[in-house]
Amino acid sequence: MSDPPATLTDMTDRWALSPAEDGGAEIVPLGRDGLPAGPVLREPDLVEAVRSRPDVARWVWRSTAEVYPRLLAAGVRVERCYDVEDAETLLLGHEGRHGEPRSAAAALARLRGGQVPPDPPQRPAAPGAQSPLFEPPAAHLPLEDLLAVYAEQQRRHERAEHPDRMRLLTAAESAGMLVAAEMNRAGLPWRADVHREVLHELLGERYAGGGEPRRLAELADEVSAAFGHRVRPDLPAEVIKAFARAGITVRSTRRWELESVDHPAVKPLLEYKKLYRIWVAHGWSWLQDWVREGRFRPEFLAGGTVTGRWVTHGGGALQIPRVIRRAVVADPGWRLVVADAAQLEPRVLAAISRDPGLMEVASRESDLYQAVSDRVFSGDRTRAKLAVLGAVYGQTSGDGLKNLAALRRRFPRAVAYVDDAARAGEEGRLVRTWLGRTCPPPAGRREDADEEAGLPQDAPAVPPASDGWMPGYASTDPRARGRFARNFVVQGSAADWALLLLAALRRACWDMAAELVFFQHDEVIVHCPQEEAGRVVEAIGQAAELAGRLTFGETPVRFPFTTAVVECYADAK
DNA sequence: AGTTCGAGCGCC
DNA sequence: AAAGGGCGCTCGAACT
Repeated sequence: MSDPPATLTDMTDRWALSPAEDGGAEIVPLGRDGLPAGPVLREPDLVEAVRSRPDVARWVWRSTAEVYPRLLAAGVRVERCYDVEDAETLLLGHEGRHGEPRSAAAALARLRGGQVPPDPPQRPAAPGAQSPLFEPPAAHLPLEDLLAVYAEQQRRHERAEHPDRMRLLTAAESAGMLVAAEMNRAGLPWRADVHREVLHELLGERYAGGGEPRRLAELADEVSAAFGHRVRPDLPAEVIKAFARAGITVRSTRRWELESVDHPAVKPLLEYKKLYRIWVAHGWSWLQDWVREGRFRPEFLAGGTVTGRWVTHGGGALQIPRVIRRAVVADPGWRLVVADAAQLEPRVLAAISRDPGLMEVASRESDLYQAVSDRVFSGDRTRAKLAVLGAVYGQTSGDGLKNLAALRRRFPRAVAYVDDAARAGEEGRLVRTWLGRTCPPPAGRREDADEEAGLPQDAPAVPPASDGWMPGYASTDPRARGRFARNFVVQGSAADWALLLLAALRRACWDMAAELVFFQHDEVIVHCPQEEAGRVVEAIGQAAELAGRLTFGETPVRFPFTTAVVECYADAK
């Protein structure tokens, strides 16, 4: 590719922008040092200020969510941006200061020594309603204040453990925010009529009054008949009691536990649970709530999780059941290019650990688990996959441990890499992805939190014995934290790579009609005219290799995609 | 009436 | 075969 590594972070043709309350903006060109290289201009119209400067390579602004939807609504795209508040979040994390307010106003107060304002409360996900595409306006931030925070952030990048990687991380996540805003606007092509067909096939007729559809009612009757009395299959407590009356002890009604139970109610019960799930989470009311004018419009949020994976708000966009994917259909004359990174996590582990054996295996485009099994497990691909995933997820029992030992003999550096991360997590030390995204320290480490909240000091902040079902990073159980940290370095570094992939793919599609419409961790969907599909496929392959080089440096590791050009998402696999 | 929580399961 | 990492979403039950 002609795209040299420097372009993602270089300092040329940068302008800063701060929206004014009247729809205008203050803007100023920046020099290579990041400082103003000219007078501040007061523009009456923010959109026109950007539209009339197509040569600006990067816009520095407080918040992409504040500015970019307005530009897109007016048909204006920008090449790159630098999102100051996103960078603040990443830099605070890297500095081990996760809990501190992340707003530009807070950053400014820290810089000037003023009172640091707390962050506004997170918007509660409005259930059943489309969340607004436009962020509620924050208090106006004068351009000179934005520039002061930006300049300080430049210095903080220099103090990072790997300044070049940290610069790449903030640049890449800003690019991700542009992609997310564009995907939010494009929406995923969705055929409501096909969706209804699928629902009818699976669930049968709907009855008036909003009760269960026919098939669910039948299955509920079968369950009751098998128990010999009325049992509502959607109430776990009732099901557990019914099994107890039949002389069978189950701890829960989870599928994997019921599967080993020998009772005539199990089969219809499991079928009920599967269909019930589709009915409540992706049924007719979902369609009503989330699909408009042939598009499903979830709100993608780049970097919404601790590991850097994206989240979505609305409609459970990252959990669309496979059967429902039949409703994702390209527009007439258009195609979906569905691309899935093959065995991404072990390839990432090879790249970050620099394990010679694993890099050699990952240097081929062919099935990585097969290659591992040929070397370690005499051709048993299933065992190889379990061993690798066990190493990444922190498996603690069962055959996985035996397989892990075999893996360790053959790929010692790779296993040592995740073992080291796990130990660091257990000991409460900071753990970072390859580019420098940093896992929060345990909750107990934030000593100042209680004082700020004014809690009585004699009350224990957290019951130490059991901390319920907290996520791993927040848990006070060292083993849970170890498992989290082990996974964090791999999953998070994969998320680093994915940001660079999206940025490269967006650039490659810049002059096409093709649109990125979906992204799910290691899978991307591009919606494009049929005649562009070949170019898009090519672009994905090149973007993947470029992302690998930019993220991890020169390694032999390849990042192949399995790509399908289809009219319907369900036909991709 | 509204909010929180646990259970369960969808995706990776 | 066994049940680990990250999420979002929905329900009913249990609370304020």
